[in-house]
Amino acid sequence: MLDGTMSLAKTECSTCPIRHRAVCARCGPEELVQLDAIKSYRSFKAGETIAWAGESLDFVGSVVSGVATLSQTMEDGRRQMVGLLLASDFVGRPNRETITYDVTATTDVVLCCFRRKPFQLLLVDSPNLSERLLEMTLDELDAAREWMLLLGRKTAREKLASFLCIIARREAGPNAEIPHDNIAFDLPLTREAMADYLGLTLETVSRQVSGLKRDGVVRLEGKRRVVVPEFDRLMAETGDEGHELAWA
Amino acid sequence: MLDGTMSLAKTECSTCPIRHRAVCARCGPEELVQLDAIKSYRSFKAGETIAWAGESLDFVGSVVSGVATLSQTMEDGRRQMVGLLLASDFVGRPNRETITYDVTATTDVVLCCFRRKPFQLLLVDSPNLSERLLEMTLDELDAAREWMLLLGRKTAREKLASFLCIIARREAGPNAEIPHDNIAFDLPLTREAMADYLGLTLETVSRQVSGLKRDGVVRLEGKRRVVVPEFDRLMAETGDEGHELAWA
DNA sequence: GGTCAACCTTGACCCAGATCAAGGTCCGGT
DNA sequence: ACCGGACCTTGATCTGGGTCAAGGTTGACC
Repeated sequence: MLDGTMSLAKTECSTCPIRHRAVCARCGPEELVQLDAIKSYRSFKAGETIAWAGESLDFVGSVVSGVATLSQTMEDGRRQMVGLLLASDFVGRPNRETITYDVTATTDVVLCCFRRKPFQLLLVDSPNLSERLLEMTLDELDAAREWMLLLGRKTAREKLASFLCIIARREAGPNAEIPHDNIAFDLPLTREAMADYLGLTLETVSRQVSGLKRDGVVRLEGKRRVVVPEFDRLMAETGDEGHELAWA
Repeated sequence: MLDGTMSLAKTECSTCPIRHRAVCARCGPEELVQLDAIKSYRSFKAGETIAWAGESLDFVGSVVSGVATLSQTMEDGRRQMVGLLLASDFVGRPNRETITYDVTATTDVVLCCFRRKPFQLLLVDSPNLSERLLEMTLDELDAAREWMLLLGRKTAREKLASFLCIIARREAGPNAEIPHDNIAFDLPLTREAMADYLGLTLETVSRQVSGLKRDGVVRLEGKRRVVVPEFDRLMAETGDEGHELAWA
């Protein structure tokens, strides 16, 4: 892993697109200098595996661009995605040598990697860094719990609608925008990867996409591009209550 | 909430049963003094609701004894448990006023509560506290991801076996013991709560328990007490690979 | 020691989503 | 422009677990 395709370009933190959302969001200039000293960029092609479960990993890092996934596989091949990493999300676990999940690039991905050992030291005496990491971890835990409700209790159609909502919110509305109508975005996953996300088979995913299309909840332009004419309409299909207070 | 049943007893941290496993595990004497100043104990009866989702919560805390659950409910009543809190587990989220999930005591529970605001301040200048909280949060995230695999991909029988394994490990073998044979423990949940944990109906849970009993994987003494004659036998039913390396 | 309520079990039947199978579409390479 | 492979769709059928229904157990409280 981590050979061949890595790009060695070094970018200024000050011009970094995820500067204000990633682990480093609240670091001051001095801390950025320290991070800069232990960072390097690595690029991965769509479909490439970034790390295998059980492998030892000497870095942690942030997704600068693209989409990566975390997933688990059972011996007989059943697969469940357990993390969807978009720009600014954090990869790896400090104080742990080996990674527990397969990490895969589903689009071309650029990672900003920090050498793990020195990063752990920085974490200890940079509260700006550790506080942000705690906050991001708590957010991920909340997301995981929403995901558990989806996996345990939602119908296939609700699962699809929920997934589209999540993607629409993070991909479309440029930055934490109020979701408007006529949102358009590209699905960052194949039908099979969506199935792994949702705990379904790829056939069921395909049927549900067709169903939502047939009922006018979404339009498709090609296989991957989705247009949502009325966001509320899509939200109503998710099974989530009250059309979500947080979007007024 | 939080009235009537609360006990006001104050216990010495030095004799606290969860002293070395909870958020405060790595705090020194000075930090304990500070925590002590903002703590109070609260007791809840089995079945009591500790907090409702959406409610504002002015404390965070640790489970001292007993079992509590976090769960989400959809408008039509479908319910999914998203957290199972045993002794030493942490409740609440610093820097967030409202709780996102229903918190319920499933057995009698004692909580060691810290007033939220001062706890947040302590977190900032006590790395021993914040590092431990980060570590616990990362552990919970890992647990949530295992749980996602269970919900998304395991069969009903595998779900039951996995649940029994989790409980056996945390309830029985006193402290992080190697699981031996003839483990016995009490289920801390009703069949209905188990169903909410596993994304099943209570009837299916009941049938699967009967199935495991019929096949000699477990014995029941009454409805709640479980005896596992061979731990490996139970593990083999979980669907998890390699009978788990970590238990040699 | 009888009653009631909470909890659990089991059976019969049904259905959402899995499985099996057969194409269709799109795109990159020659 | 054709070919091959990756990806997607749709149909037919099957089945694990849900739903509905009818008791059984247990234990707290008169």
